[in-house]
Amino acid sequence: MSRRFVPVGRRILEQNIKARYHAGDIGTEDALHLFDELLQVAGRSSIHAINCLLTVVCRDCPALGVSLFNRVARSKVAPSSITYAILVDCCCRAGRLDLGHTAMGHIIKTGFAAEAIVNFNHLLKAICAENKTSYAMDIVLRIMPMFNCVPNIFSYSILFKGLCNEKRSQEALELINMMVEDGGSCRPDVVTYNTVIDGLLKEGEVGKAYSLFCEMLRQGVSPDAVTCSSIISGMCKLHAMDKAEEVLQQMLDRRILPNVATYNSLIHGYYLLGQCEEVDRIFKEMSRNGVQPNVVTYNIQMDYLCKSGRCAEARKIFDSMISLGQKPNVYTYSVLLHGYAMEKSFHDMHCLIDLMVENGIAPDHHVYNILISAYAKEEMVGVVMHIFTKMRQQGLNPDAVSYGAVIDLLCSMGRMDDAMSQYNQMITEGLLPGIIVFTPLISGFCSCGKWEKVDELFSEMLDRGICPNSVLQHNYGPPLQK
DNA sequence: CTAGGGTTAG
Repeated sequence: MSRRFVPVGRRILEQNIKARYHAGDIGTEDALHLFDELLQVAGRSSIHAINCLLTVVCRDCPALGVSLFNRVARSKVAPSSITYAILVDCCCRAGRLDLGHTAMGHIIKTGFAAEAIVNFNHLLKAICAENKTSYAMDIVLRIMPMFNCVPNIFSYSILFKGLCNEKRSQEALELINMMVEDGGSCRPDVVTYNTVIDGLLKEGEVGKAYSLFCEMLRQGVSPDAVTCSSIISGMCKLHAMDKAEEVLQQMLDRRILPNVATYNSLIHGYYLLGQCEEVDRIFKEMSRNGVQPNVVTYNIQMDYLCKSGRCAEARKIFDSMISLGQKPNVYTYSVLLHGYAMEKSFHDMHCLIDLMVENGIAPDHHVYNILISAYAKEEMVGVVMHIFTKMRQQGLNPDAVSYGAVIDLLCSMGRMDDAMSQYNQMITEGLLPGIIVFTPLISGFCSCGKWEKVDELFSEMLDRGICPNSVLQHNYGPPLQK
């Protein structure tokens, strides 16, 4: 293994790659060329440099990363555990969880399992992103220990974030308590507490969030700017601005510096209450503390303007964002798009979408849903269905909101058979219909007197744990007395 | 060379 036996040419190439990687100086194209060059002369010393190149390619084009890995596997260079970590990450980013699992199986066979925590963690993150946190939980609690791979604080944080995203913060809370009682090497840290406090607040469990915050202090874990921003955001959403300001004051007292996310929450909170003088005050405080507005700040401001019927002013902010040093993102476009939709400015909407595509930003679910509901309001079924098809062509599956808008439209036009086939389609796709789907369907069948369908849908709604709203109570009394 | 948290929208 002595360095002396590494041929000079290879060594120079490897050092060159590592240095350039560190300087952030390797693009995907360069990485591919360097990869070809290195693989021809590669030996056991080359794996570090290969990992650097794989990282670059993986970030930009995960599918290509997987094929490069296969070339490494066929060469005489043995992949390291880090190579496998990059591979699992590639598979997951490419949306190929199946390959991620295969890679993981390979890692276990190769005997890397014990040092493969990072690999498992990549996989856990991808599994949680598909809302399969129960499965991720099984991996952490049962499968990883089976391979002598001890889950670490990262594994738990990924799991907690997944649970919170699925509105299961209560379970995360129980697991935190288990971790504390266990007293082992894996204790909750500031990120763990932040994740679960935020999850509890988002589910409206303010009391439990506060208890956990106190528990965090008892355990000697100091809150940071993220902890405080989460709490402030929670208070703002409850319109409890005095409480939010109190937390801000406590932050300053504890010398925890508020950052742009903290101020954004406050700005959003005051806009929700229409208190523009307070917004101005926060902006001044922000700049006094040297915190620059970011793209989110401008999005919040534009959203307020659009919702107040002041799209033209929002557009001025949009047009000046680049010179303010902030590039509009997909949120920015949808905020403005929604504003135009409220004004029924269809021409502006289409120009904006063209601009967004031109600027390399792909329309997402929100963007399509804004379009769908705008045309649905105009009862333009043909256009709506066309957008639906186009959405699928772009590889985006319509979500419950998209279906809700389409079903609502079909029902309001009395096309109940079409509405039901959309409903069945959404069930087939594994989507959960909410009240926004059941309301138009039940009301629609009510108005054409198809009571057996009404009964059927009503029971199904109750089975799914959805409470009838006031519209349904008004249109359809009997089952409520059940 | 690989892994976790907070801000905005329909």
